Amino acid sequence: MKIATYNVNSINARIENLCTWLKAESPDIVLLQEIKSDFNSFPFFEIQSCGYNASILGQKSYNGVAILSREKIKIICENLPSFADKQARYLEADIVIKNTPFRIASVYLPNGNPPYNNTSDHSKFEYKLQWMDAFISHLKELSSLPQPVIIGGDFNVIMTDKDVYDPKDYANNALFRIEVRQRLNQMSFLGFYDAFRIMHPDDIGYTFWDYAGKSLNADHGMRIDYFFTSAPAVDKLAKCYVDKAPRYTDKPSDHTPLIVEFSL
DNA sequence: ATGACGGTAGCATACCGA
Repeated sequence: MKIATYNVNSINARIENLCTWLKAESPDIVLLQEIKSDFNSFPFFEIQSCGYNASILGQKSYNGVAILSREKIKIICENLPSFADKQARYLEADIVIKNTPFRIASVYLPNGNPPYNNTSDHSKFEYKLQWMDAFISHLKELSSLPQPVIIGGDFNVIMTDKDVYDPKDYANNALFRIEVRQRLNQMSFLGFYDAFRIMHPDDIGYTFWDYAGKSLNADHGMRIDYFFTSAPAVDKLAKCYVDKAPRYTDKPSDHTPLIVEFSL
């Protein structure tokens, strides 16, 4: 059983790349972020042609998350419960694979940095902290579920020095500030474990490289996409790895897929 | 300190991103 998470940076700009990749890798489930599309402009036909059902929480121009699955998707919630959000960042579903029920969530956390033209505006960072607090409250409810829970997505948080090419340069960045790292660390206290770090305690696992300049060639990346899995899923964990190939194709996303495999 | 680059809306340029 193979699940991927992929920030595509616009589903319509990426649809050819995505379909090529889906046919090559054939994951059972794909969590997408930044689809930048509402329901009416989502490429359902193309995704179906690749063999996938699609459920989306769309938004025009910005944000937007989706779940693709070969098996039936039963949506549990759109957006975080008890958090009125104008932005489409969270989609949760039940999917049964080989008689094993999974609770799945596709997550796109806010970036939190101020606009370039107004660096004293901290409202985006405050929104990020509020979003994370609502997310953690919801995790407390998910932690009591008996079935394996798999939460994947673009968390926009660099957890440790090892997860960014230049930690000093990012000390005051909204992706690396202590406030967001402390909050993401709470996931393990609640029983959701970083699948890549479990399988690769010491490896670099970058999932993002900026489009600009030499970022990709110089490997100036960061690890900001994650799978967090509950204990029943950790027991079945077989592999977790970054698939860097899509980042080298024509018209790539600035992120590349993270993949987790379970033995059922 | 800024912009490198790319996407969207919509038609010039502003906003967003990590």
